[in-house]
Amino acid sequence: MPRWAATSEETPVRTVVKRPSEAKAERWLALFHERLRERGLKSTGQRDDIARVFFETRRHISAEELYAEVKKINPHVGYATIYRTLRLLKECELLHERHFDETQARYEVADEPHHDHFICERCGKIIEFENRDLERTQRQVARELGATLSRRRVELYGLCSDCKRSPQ
Amino acid sequence: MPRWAATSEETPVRTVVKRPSEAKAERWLALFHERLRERGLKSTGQRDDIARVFFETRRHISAEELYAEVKKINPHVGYATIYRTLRLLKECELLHERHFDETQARYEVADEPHHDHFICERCGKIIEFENRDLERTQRQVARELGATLSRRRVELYGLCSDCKRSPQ
DNA sequence: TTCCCTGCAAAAGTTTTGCACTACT
DNA sequence: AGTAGTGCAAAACTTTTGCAGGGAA
Repeated sequence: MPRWAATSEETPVRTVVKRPSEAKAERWLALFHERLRERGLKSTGQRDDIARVFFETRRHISAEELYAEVKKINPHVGYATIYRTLRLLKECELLHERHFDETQARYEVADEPHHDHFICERCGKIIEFENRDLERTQRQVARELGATLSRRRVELYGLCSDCKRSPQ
Repeated sequence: MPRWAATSEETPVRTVVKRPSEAKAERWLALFHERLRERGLKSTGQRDDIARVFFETRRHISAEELYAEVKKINPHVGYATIYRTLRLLKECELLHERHFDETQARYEVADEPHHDHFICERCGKIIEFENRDLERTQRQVARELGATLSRRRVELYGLCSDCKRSPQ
């Protein structure tokens, strides 16, 4: 058996589950202000409210959910502003838009580094993970296709460990 | 240099570009009839027209595009029937629904084996490919997460080889 | 003061549904 | 004949846009 083939037992765990970043909302907000200024755009109360809720959220939020959350702290805000601010955050490269299996989009903080998603089909939980092997293989695929890779998306669907354990 | 590191030159190409399957539309249609019969549902002219166009299509078609194509051979058909038939084909496991970067869904024949997609950001071309390494790594990730994998989705975005070559 | 931004409402785009009628089996 | 399927139109749902008024720089 060649030496490299023995690695399946020695290989350390390569999949790192991403923890939601703690209490950095204010830093992201500052970054948002900076990007707005660079573009000659304005900071406003509504944009701050929306962006703060978005940055504080620990999950992949939909526009509808974001609207509901923002309404709690600023009942005056409209849907249009939610969507316009989401688009703005995307243009400022602070937000990623995702289309999992649904019609509606979900949004997450454009936190580096790149990561992928595992979506539990029973409880709906979304686990973010990083795996270098996966990324390396993807680059290899692009190379073999003669293509240039600019971004990639991996979504795994199945039963998470909690749902596997619990009966039914 | 350790021996395993030399594999980058020896490794055979692992990425196989999937060719659209030729002239199997009638076989798929027969399969559709069979699944309908099993479920006590009816075969109709509209369902056949829609399914035939869908099975003959070599690309990832949207409901809108499918509607336009079907209209050409059967101008009487309605949007509702398009969507109802798409849902039916999905329930019969003959169709996969995809949400690439858009709001609207695209549909493809549920052809085995599993394959993934490269989407060219300039010309919009969608290349289907298979890569065993990628699949193996994905199963490994699920194992490390303690999860059961039921399905997976990989989408790579970038410039295809044609667009890389052509100027502008 | 100058634009940019906001809310509202309406529109646009995608998908689903109610209902009376049609047509498979 | 009985039941599932169809077309149309309307509704539902998500996202975008026009416009008149409001507010940040």
